[in-house]
Order: sequence, then structure tokens, then C-alpha cells
Amino acid sequence: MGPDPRPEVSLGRRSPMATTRIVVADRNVITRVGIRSILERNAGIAVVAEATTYDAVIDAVDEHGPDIMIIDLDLGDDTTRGLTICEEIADRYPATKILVLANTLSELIVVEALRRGANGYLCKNDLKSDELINGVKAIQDGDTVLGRGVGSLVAKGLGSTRDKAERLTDRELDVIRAISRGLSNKQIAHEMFISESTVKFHIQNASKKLNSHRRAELVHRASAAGLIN
Amino acid sequence: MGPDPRPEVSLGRRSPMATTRIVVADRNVITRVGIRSILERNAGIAVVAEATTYDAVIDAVDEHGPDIMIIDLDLGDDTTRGLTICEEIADRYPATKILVLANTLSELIVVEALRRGANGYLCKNDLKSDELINGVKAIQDGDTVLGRGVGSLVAKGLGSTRDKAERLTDRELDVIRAISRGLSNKQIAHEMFISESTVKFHIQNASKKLNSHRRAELVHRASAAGLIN
DNA sequence: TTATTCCCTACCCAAATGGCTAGGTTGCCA
DNA sequence: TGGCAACCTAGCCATTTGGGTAGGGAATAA
Repeated sequence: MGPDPRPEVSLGRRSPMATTRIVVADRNVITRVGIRSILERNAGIAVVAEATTYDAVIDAVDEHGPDIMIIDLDLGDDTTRGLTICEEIADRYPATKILVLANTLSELIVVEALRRGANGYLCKNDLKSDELINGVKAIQDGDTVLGRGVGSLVAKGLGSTRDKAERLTDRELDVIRAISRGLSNKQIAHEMFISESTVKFHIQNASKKLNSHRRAELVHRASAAGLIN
Repeated sequence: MGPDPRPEVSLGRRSPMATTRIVVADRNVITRVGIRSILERNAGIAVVAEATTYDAVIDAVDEHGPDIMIIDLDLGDDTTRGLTICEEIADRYPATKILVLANTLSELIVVEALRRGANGYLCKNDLKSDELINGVKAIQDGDTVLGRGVGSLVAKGLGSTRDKAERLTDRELDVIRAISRGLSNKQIAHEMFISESTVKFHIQNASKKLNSHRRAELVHRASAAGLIN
């Protein structure tokens, strides 16, 4: 993994050498082709690899050491895996910028992604072509890019003294997923080999974190946040 | 416009007149560009218009009278609107085939879409380029196309004597949405100006339709089916 | 007309939930 | 060593819920 010696080029006017090399990770072909088409209409941007799985992203970045990785965090059934990938890439390849391209706008995911090294967060919905292109350019220039709606969401999240968007623990997620399947606390306790009290304990904690007072609301918020399949 | 004297060329086996004209409706640019790119790699297929809103679809079909309309039912906050559009197009333009390209696989939506005149239902996730192309060709040839997983889902739905996937009524949806916000039956009753009994009545009915036994599960299923925002 | 669908209401009772206090054990990091 | 986070458990009690039964009315389609 040789960190290829990149020449000092001025980014104002792009010389042919200044090609921004991009890896696109999305499980959806249509989206991958779409991103590629939009970006490559632009001289100076090249999509050098596509990935559809969590493992493939790592491989692709290992192989190409791109300038930017564009990733949809939801590459499998475990969204949190996408977050750890951000962390890993940001850690091992500081030169590779990360642009998260999400389907849904979730405060939880946004702040987590940024905290773990993402340089931008755009929402596919309502995204315009030039917003994508400009976003890529801005990130390449070292900016942090937050799409429409995302910025205010983060500001709101950061503004509140108490950080509501704490992350849920594994057990809490397990319990929420069980609830979403319609199980009662007793059933969940049995299934997870813990007492009913513990189930209630996890629910209470998760509820505080997601600011809900009813399990149905809890499920809905977790679902909207993309935390459960 | 002079009728440009096109020489008789043989493009594979397709004559130039056999171009399949397509309207693509999706709120997401990336997806629209992706679909266009994939399809237009193929001689004989042309995307003649794109639409991003429910109204724009109608206009586009009115204007172009395409062979196929490819549509993501979720073009706004009201998914059911997408279904009525299928109905309207199928009714007014019987020659225009409808291919639904959905994000999520929902039994409810699938059967409704087919019932209202859709000729195909593909799921963006896991869809391969050639599946899209072949699907378009098959539909053009008059076939009905159901993507992987979709077919068995429909078969299952049709196989069961009692049609579980009944559609929810407006009130039922209202109640479910309220539940997802964490309201109690009493609060919902107050908000909707009905009695608590009625709230429970709607919940019971919706639960039977969606085959749930707990309101949390109800919310999750409705959410997964794309019935609530 | 009759049937159907949607909407509304009431009553019952067992079970589940929410909200709380008050502990315990690990294991990890400073 | 102490603090902290995640995990586990117990008990209490008011409220909510699920799941029935048993009716109404209105509008619409057959």
C-alpha cells in the first residue's frame, strides 16, 4: 500500500494531473452508475472502483487509495458496520476523504459518521447533480460538506446541551429489534436468556436515548434512523 | 424537421423504428441518471423524459406517450398517490406499460400496484443491470416481470385463501401514524376527536390486516411497507 | 333492495407496559 | 485505585394494552 507521492498541483485550475480519484460504495447498481455518470461528466473526476459490500470497500480503498470514498452506509443488514468502516478508512488512509451518501436523514447516523471521520454527508433524496459535484469538489478542497437539512440537524444536535443522540448499545438494539417483531418483554427475556427486568432496563435506557416514551415510538425512531432492518 | 432519410441499417436485429421510448419517474437524480445510463447503453431504448413529482409524471406521459413508464411509487410523502397514478396511466394509456421500481419490497404495495395496472415490479436493491434491461424488454414484449423475491411474495399472497394484504383505510393509517409518535389510545382519541374505543377498533382492524399482535410490531410493519413516513 | 365497507361506540378482563427506586457484576481505562 | 460503561436483577404500582363481544350509522356498489 504505497502512499503514492502526489505532486503538488494547484487546485484552482485543474491540470489534467489533478484528477480526483473516487471509489463508490453502494449496494445498488443504479445508484452506482448514476453517481459515476454524474461525476464523470466532469473532467477532473474519475470513478476508479465500485464496491457493493463492506469487505469490498476496504479492498477497493486498499487497492486504489482514492482521493474520495463515496459510501452509502447501508451496505448490508448491519448499518453500524458502515460506521466502523468510516472509522477504519479515516484511520488508515487520512488522505482519503469520506463522503457519506445516505438514503435517510438520521441525526444519530450523521453525528456518528462525522465523529468517525466522514468529511461530508449528503442525502440522496432531493439531491441535485451539481450539489453532488460541488460537494465532491469542496470535500476534495478540504471542506466539510453537509447537505440541505443535514447542517441544521447537526447544529440542533450539537446545540442541545445534553447530547440526546447517544448511541445505543448492542443489547439495546437487540431488544428494540425484538420489540419490532411484536414480542412481549417476557418473550424477549426468554429469547435473550435474561430476566424480564433486564429487558425493561434496556428499553428504559434506549427510550431515554431516543427520547421516546412508548415502545412503538421507540421502534419507529430506530427504524427511521436506520438502526433496525 | 425534415424526415431525415435514415438508411436501412441493421442494428443487430432491431430496426431503427423499434426504439422503446421510456419515461422515468424518480425523485432521486442519481437514480434517474443511473437508469438512463444503463438503459441507453442499449441500442433500441431511449429515455425520452424524466419526472420527479406525481404531477410531472402525468404531464410527461401526456406529452410523450411512451412505450414504458418506469416509476418509483414513492415520489412524495403520499405513497398511495403513486398507486393511483398507475391506475390513471393504465386507464388512459393502455399502450403504455408500467414498470414499478421500488426501494422496498412490500407485499402490500406489490399486489396493489399489479392490481392497478403495473406490468412489472422490480426492487432497486440487489437489482443487476441486465435484469433491468431484460425486464424492460420483457415488458415491452407484453410479459409481466416480477423481480427476484417479488414473485414468490406475490405467489404467497395469492396462495393464501384469505387475502392478508388488504389495504389499510385512511383512519387506520392515521391511527398507526399517531401510534408511531408514541401517543396512547387516549391521546389519539382526543387528537382525532373520536372515542378511545374507536381508536382500539381501528388498531384491531389494522393489526389483523398486517398480521400483528402488538402496536410496536404494527408500526414496524407499516414502516417497512412504506405506509408511514 | 341488499350487501359491503368504513366509520363510530361501549363494556369487560387479563396481561403487558412505563416509570420508578435500589441494588449487583464485570471489564476497561486513567 | 477509582471511576465509568455496559450489563444484569428485583420489586412496586398506576396506566395502557390486547382481545374479545355487541351493537350503531352512512355511503356506496351490486
